[in-house]
Amino acid sequence: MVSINKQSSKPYYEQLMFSIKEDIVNGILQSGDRLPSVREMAKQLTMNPNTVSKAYKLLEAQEVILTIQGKGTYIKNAKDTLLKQQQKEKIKQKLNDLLIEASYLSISEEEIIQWVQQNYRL
Amino acid sequence: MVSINKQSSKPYYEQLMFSIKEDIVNGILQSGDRLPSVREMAKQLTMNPNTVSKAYKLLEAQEVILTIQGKGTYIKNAKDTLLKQQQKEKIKQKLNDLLIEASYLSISEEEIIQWVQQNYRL
Amino acid sequence: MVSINKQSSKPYYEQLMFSIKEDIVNGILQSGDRLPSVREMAKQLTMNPNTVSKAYKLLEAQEVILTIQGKGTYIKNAKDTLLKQQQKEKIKQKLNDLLIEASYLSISEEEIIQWVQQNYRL
Amino acid sequence: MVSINKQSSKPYYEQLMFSIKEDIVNGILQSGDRLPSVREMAKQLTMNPNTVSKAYKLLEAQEVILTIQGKGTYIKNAKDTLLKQQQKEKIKQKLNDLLIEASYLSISEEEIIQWVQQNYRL
DNA sequence: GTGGTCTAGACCACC
DNA sequence: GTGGTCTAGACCACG
Repeated sequence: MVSINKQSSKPYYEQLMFSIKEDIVNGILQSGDRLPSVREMAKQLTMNPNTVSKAYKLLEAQEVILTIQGKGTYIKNAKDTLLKQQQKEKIKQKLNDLLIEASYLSISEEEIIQWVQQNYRL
Repeated sequence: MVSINKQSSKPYYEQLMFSIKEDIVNGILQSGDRLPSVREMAKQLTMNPNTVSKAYKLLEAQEVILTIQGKGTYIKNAKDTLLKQQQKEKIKQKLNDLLIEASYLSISEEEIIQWVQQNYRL
Repeated sequence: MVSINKQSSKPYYEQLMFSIKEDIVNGILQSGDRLPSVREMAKQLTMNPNTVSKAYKLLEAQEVILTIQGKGTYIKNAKDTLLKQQQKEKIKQKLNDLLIEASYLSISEEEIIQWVQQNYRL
Repeated sequence: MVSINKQSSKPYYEQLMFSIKEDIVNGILQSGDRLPSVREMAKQLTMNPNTVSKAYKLLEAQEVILTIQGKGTYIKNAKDTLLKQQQKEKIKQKLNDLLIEASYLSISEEEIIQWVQQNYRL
């Protein structure tokens, strides 16, 4: 399911992180599932193993996955840790920035809420 | 009103663009108002004129301001051009990305909508 | 008593070594006691015999256990050999590193000593 | 002041992180001070810029330093954030592991406390 | 086989 | 000049 858009301006490693989170939210990846190895994933996406490794490391720092030396990397339980609380705050800050941009473009509050309702998935 | 946070990890030119848009939304800057010159603005914010110039150029490309050679730069009318439509699409894409992140962190739809209602300003 | 946490990021062989030492300190294992064979231990812990073997070899190098070909492996007397002196030095170096980290985090000397007093077991 | 021991088994990037923290504790580096650029530091220590970059990134994640695109990296205030609280817990866990090792080697509680008192610096 | 560390060198964005 | 991203490829530790 994981895929990368090489035309995008977003860094590969960020796209990969995002894509994995998306799959978790959609239930495609579940707690305990094993991710493809760094090399395997790199092969699938035709990118450098170091870049995949970077994404995996960052996801581990975010407590999204767990990697065990010589064994592989696994999806973690989404427990509500302190770290996650901090990440929530960051999301809210980003949303706030978006709201400013939106109101400059005369996007109404109703339009945004409607958008949220149409695209929110859990 | 325009201000820059030199401690932030966000690039200066982006902060400046954002700050100007914010002032427009809040009515501090209005259509036809004259912005300080590049050099003047750079002096006020103690930053490099090149950086201010970059922000102005990008804002002009976004049709937010208008620069007239030898006269100065002015706030433009916020007409709903095709360009603005494209910018709207970008905002919506960003919002979509945020929603994935949010749902991964178990932030509910209601919580997001509530947040929008509390922080939206026009 | 010996147990391995397969979720831990620490290598299995290290966990096993640590666990055996812990049991010796707590008197669960005593000088002369026979350890399970490599294969038996591997079975109990559902891990690869090579990994158990590695742990045993390293413990033997540290003069913690003694392997007699065809007989089995036994807990050794904890004599204060030159080797143990070297290991002491390593511990002290590690403690020193911890102290730097601790003082960076503003953990007071008193707090550390209190911690040592609460958790030291012999 | 920063230095790396290429003979050590510890990764360079870890040694560098450690060395910088040590300098902060000793007052050699202070809040607001600018660190040598990635390339400059790499040159001084005759190591690869990527390795220095890795150390800087990790220190930034630990909120020890602040790096600004195109400007440089600076020592941060040592505020007592949630993150630091979590780091404290990790330190205490490591200390606990050391205590087990120590007691196996018959290092007495008094000896450890004495060692702490002699080597603690703030 | 797995991931972790390190190097060398390229290209880009920001100031 | 600064740091950020990405590639290619080497060597090591773990299971």
